[in-house]
Amino acid sequence: MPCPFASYKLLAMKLIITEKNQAAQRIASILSKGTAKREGGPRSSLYVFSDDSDEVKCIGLRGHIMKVDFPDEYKRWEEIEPGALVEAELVKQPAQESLVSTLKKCAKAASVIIIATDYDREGELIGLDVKRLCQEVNSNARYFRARFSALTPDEIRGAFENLKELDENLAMAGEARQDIDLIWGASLTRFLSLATSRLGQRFLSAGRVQSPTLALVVEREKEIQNVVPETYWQLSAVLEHDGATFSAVAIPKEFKDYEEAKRAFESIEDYAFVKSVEKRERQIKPPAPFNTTSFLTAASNLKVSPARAMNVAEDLYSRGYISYPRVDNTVYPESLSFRSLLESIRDSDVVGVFADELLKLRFFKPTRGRKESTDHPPIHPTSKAKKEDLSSLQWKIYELVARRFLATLSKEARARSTKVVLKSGAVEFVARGDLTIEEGFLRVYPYGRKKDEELPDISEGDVLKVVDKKIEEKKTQPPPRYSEGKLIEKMEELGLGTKSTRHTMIQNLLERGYIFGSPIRPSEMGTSVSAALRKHANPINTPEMTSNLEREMDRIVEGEISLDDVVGESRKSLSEIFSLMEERKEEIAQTIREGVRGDTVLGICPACGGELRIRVARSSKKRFVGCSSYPQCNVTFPLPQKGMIQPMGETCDACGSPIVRVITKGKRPWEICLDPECTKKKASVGTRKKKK
DNA sequence: GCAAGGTC
Repeated sequence: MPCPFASYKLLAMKLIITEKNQAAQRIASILSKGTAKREGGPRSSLYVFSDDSDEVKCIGLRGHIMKVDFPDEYKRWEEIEPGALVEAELVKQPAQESLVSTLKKCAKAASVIIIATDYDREGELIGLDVKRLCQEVNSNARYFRARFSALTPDEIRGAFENLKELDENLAMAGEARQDIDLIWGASLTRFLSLATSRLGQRFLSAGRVQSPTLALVVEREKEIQNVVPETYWQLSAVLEHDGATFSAVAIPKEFKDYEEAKRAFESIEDYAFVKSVEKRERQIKPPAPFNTTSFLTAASNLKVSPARAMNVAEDLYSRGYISYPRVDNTVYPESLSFRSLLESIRDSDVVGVFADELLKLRFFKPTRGRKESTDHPPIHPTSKAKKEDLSSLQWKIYELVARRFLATLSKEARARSTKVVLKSGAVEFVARGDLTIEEGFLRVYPYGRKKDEELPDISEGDVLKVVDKKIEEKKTQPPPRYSEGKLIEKMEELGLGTKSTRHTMIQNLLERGYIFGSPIRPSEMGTSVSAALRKHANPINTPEMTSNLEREMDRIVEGEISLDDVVGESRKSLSEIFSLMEERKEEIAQTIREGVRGDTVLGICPACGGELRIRVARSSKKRFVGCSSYPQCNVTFPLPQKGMIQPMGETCDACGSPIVRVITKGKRPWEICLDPECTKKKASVGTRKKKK
C-alpha cells in the first residue's frame, strides 16, 4: 500500500555531493542563504539545510572516493611475473571507507542526488563513482549533475537552476587514464625492480609522467656533457666621462680568431669617440595573476621548492589566508571584488600599505594571463596576515601571493635604456644602460628586479678617456640545468602531469634517488633507468604517451570508441614491449646495476686521492665509506644507516672530505662532510647548543 | 612496497 504521505514534500530529501569540503560548505551556504548547519562535529564535511521545505544534505568528499587496483592475488611482487599485470583484471575499491558509508547512508534516504564535483574530467569520474555507489543502496533516486566554474553565488545558483545529466563518456575517459596508468606504471615498476633485485623501499619506478620528466633531466645532462666548448675572445674597455666610469664591450662580442682579436685589441687608443647615443623608453608590464605553475616558479626563484611551497600554500588556504592554490586559470573572474579584497588585507603587515594605496583608485584594471579557464580564480590573498601569526616560511609565501596580487592591479613601470656606440682605433664598442624611471608595480613586487645600470650623461661627438682595456678568453656555455621551477614549467608546456601533481612528481624523483641537487642533476641510477626505458619501453619515456592518451580520451568523450577498446589497445602495445623486454632482462639489469654502482662513488679520498665508495661491512651488514685503494689506504668513514646518500661533488673546506646529502623520507635533506672528527662540524654543533 | 589523479 502506497504511503499516504509519499508526495508530501517534507519527506523528500536532496543530496548534493561535492569533491571537497570547501565546495560543500560554499554551496550549502549559497543555496541556504547562510542558514546551513554543519552536522557531525567540526571536522565533518556534511552540511544540512532546507530549501522549499525539502531537506537538503550537502556532503564534501576528499577527491577520488574509489581507487583502482589489481586483485589480491597479484599483491606479492616476487610471486607474480610483472608481465602478468598487463592482462590482469582491475578492481575498484573504496578509497575512504568512512566517507563511503556516510555517502550511502545519506543516499538511502534521498530522492534526488545531485553530483556537484569539479567541472573537469576527474570530477566527472568521481561523480560516476558516486553514482554507482549510491545506486547500490537506492535504485529509485534521480541523478543530476551541477556544473559550475566558480564557487560564486551566480555560478552556483545558475548551475542548480539548470541541472544536467552526468557525462558518462567523460567519466569513462578518466577511467581509461586510471587503468592505463596503473597497468603501465605497476608492471614496468615491478619489472625494473625485480630484474635488479631492488625490492622493498628501494624499488625502481616508471610511469607515464615521471619517466618523461626524468628523461628531460637526463637529456639535459647529456647535452651539457656533449657540448664541445668553443673558445672565443672578448674585448672590453672601461671608459671615463666627467669622473664617472662605465664599461663597454667590443663588437663583435665574440672574436673566433685570436690573432684578429689581438690586432683589434692593440688598435684601441687612449681615447674613444662617441658615435651615437640612443635613448629609449619602454614599459614594463606588471605580471599576470598567479596560477599554480607561475606561483611555484616564483617560489622556486625564492629558493622554496615546489613541493614545500605547495604544502605551505595548502596550509594557508585551509586557514583562510589565501584562495585555492590548485588552479590553471590566470584571469580574474568578473565576480571577484578587488575593492573588498584590498580592504580585507589593508591591515596586513608589510603589504597592507600597498593595498591602502590601491584603494584610492576609482576602478581597477587587472592584468590577464594567457591561460583562461573556469576552474578557480587565480591565487590571491583572502585575508590579512600578521608576521607574528605565521612561521617565516608561511609569511614568505603569503607575502609573495599578496604582493603578486597587488602587482596585478598596479601601474606598469617605465624604464629608460641607453645604447652608446663608441669607437677607439679599429674597434667599435657598445655600452648599455638601463634605468627605472617610474617604479610602478615594481615597488610592491620587487622580486627578480634588475639592478639599474646607469651610464653617465654622454652625447654624440664626446671624446672619452679609455682608462682600461681587456682581452679575455671565454668559452661557450652549455645549456643550464633545470631548476625545480623551470622543470615544472617544462612539464606544463609538454602537457605532463597536472597543476596538482607536478610538484609531487618531482618530489618522487628526488626521494627515489633518480635526481638530486639544485639545479637538478640525474643520478647514475636515474640515467641508467632512463636509458633502459628509452631503449626497451620507449613509449613511456616520452611526453607523446600523454598526448596520445589525451587524443584517445577525446574519442571516448565523443563516443567514437569505448573505454575497453582504448585500454585493450594499450595492453596490446605494452604486451609487445614486455615480450621483448623479458628476453633482454639480464642486459637491462646489468645496465642499471652499473648505474647504481656509479652512485656509490662519493668523492675523492682526502688521504690518497683514491675513490671513496659506499661499502657494506660483511659482518655487521652496516654501510660505511671506504677508499678504493684499500688495503694500501685504510681511510674509512661512518655513514648514517638510514636514508639515501648522494654525492654533492664538493669537499669540506675544513677537513677536505667529500660533502654528501642524506635524504630520509619525510625529512628535510641535510648535508654533511664525511669526517665525523671534522673541526668545522664540532664548531657548528657547539653554536647550535648555544642557541638552545 | 607499484601509477597518476584528486584532496587534507
